Amino acid sequence: MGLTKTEIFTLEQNQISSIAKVFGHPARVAILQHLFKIDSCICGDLVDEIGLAQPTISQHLKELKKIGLIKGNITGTSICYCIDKENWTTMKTTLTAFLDQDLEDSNNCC
Amino acid sequence: MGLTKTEIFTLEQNQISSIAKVFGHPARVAILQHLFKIDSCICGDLVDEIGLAQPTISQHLKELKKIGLIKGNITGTSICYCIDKENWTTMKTTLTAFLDQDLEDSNNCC
DNA sequence: ACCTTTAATCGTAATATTGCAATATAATAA
DNA sequence: TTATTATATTGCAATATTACGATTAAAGGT
Repeated sequence: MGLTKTEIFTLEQNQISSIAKVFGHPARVAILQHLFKIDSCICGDLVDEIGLAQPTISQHLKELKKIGLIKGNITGTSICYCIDKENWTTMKTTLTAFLDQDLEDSNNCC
Repeated sequence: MGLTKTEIFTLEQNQISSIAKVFGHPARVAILQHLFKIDSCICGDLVDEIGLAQPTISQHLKELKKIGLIKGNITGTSICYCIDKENWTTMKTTLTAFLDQDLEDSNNCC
């Protein structure tokens, strides 16, 4: 096994978990925070900023790119990464809807 | 390897990723959604509701319990699970702060 | 006491993730 | 053309996750 049974879940459930999975590693959280902090985008400074090897950072960037949260621009030999604001907003809407479930009345028996 | 280097990240980054990791599986998302939907809590109906074996559901419940998002009450032979509203709110605050980073001005060069 | 029900735990197989060294690729500089 | 610089890819070892059958534990019912 080790394989998630995605087929038995709704599209929404799979979308939420896919997004959350990407946030499920501190390095990726750190990368996103850094990209937000440095207004203009930054490339391999991430390797220095975060204490992981270059291939590891590259791998994390790939996952962030795959889900569409960041995008990269080639500038000379380096690559300039930054947050994809539009997709970030869409993602936030999906995730917030999930997080705000508790707003709908509901009691608690425990 | 396969081991996350938590020590090089901030407490906040590790907290965010820990929460997100729990949401990173559709079964756990489904369980939480169901617990919200069914006002009063529900126990092993989750096994029927979601299409996974009982030990698997039990394992997912354990992770949700570990991070404090749900709690269980023993009622006879069955156990009644429900959302821990207080912890849910705290979690939401942490996660929302991360998701709302884009609100702080910031330009985009890509 | 004995069975039934419900849920947790154990053990294990299959797969995924993390991290990095080594290497490849691509663009610029000399 | 030959370096140099920056990033991606490959290959691999260590560990984690997912899933489930078998078993155990706990509570009630008969």
